[in-house]
Amino acid sequence: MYTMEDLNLVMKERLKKAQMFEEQGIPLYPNTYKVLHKTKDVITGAGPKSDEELERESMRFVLAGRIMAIRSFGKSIFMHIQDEFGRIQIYLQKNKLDAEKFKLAKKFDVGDIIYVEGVAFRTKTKELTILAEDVALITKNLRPLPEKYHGLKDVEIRYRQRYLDLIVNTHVREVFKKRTEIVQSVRKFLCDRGFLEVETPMMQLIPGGATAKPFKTFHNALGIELYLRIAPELYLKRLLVGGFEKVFELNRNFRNEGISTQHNPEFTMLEFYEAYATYEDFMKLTEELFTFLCEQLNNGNLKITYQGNEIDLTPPWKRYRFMESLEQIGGFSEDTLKDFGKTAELAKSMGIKPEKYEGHGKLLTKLFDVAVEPKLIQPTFITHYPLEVSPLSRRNDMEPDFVDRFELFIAGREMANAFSELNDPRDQKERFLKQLEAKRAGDEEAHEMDEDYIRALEYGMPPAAGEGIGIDRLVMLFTDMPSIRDVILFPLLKPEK
RNA sequence: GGGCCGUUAACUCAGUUGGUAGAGUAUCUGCCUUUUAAGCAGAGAGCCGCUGGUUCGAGUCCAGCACGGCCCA
Repeated sequence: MYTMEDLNLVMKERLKKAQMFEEQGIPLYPNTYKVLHKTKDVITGAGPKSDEELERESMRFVLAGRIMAIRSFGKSIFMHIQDEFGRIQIYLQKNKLDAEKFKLAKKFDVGDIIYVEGVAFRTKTKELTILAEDVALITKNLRPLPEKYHGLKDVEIRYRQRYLDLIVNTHVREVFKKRTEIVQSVRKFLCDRGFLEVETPMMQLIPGGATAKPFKTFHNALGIELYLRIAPELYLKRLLVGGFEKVFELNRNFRNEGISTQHNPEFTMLEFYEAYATYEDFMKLTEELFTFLCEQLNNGNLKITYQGNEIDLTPPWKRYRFMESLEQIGGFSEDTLKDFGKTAELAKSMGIKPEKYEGHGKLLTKLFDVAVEPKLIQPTFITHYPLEVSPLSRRNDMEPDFVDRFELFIAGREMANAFSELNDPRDQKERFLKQLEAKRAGDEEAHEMDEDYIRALEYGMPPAAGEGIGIDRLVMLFTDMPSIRDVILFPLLKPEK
């Protein structure tokens, strides 16, 4: 229980009040009140009516909500209560309420959840209000809410105690509702096109499908180490082998890496795969997906604002080959880029120190990250990535050092990664072996060998395209939020103490 | 991992060259039947993030640590 000593004054008062209520037989946490309406019912139902109509019709509402403000007089009280959908003013008049109920209502605190039954009317200042005829305590608040005017600003508390953030900062609720709408729209888009939603293992023996450090866990009964997945990719492609031709998975991935405004250790990823399609088909599909999202979320308006930049999502989007982008956007000379030695010199001059295990392709992507990616504000596809950094992509038929792959950038951030899938088991095995070499040379993020995946490819995987889209970043884009923590309900933080 | 910034009442924030800790909101006690950042009068409320150091004296200066934010790797 609570030791009175370590509580602030307000909490002591509330506990005292709670005790007093209980002594009077007033339950603090009853669950017997039937709530028939929401604040939005009042607003849509009574809002359009004239003052005279409201008086004539006396529309009754039965509501519940959290008290967000109290303005109390001797014989009348105004309150604002808030439910999931909004706020409404309540007016309690001494001569309109049972004497005991009015006395009780006088003792309500900001933060309490209450039950109100009454009739809609408009006050002198024309605010739609419920004149209470019955009122009751539903849940007693013991901890004071943040100040009503400035609200809760402390970001640490906002993230640690998201429930408080959601109570006080209503725009935060809107962000997370929009997140849900985005996820549902993405699902609808894919389902409408015949993609089958599937669930593959989050706990994997071999963490594959991406280059990243995994989280390790342990299964007691089997006595084996398992990894939280860094990507579902290899399992989804096993399903292509199995005969499913269009599949997708939209769920959590886990990467054991740093935390930043762009990275949370667990994040939500969409991956989808289509047999007999190519990465070029998927560029078109991706443009269609974003157009669809704008229809669903933005009234079809293809222009959105992100952190002060206007972004025009009208297709077709710009396309550059990877090497082309380094020359035209990065401003590097072809001569330098084609030569490993010169590329390494250039990288060093830019403060990038090449690792022993990093080849030409890897260095080029590091240059890209610094000199090209931040400049890709408008939606841009970058195609034909170096083979070295694409261990699961199909080799380009004309240029065997490059792959049939694209990444999509918007607002200077990678939004999607897609490629025609490598389905030649011999080539795949060779690529895995290359990755093992890099691993031995010290690359902790190199891809693991997955023998069963090779075995699956040996049965024959149809040619296919696959794509991954980071949902958190997508939500950031559509909600104009600068940090990934603003679109994840409970972002990972260090323990408080 | 590095740099910069922040941490003072429940919340939002002040705090002067180092000299007894401040405001508004919230809380409590009065008054008040159409208020809305209600109002008026009064009262209470602090591990100044933590640990050390300098000093007669530290919220303030110095060092270390913790947590958070932004930027960089």
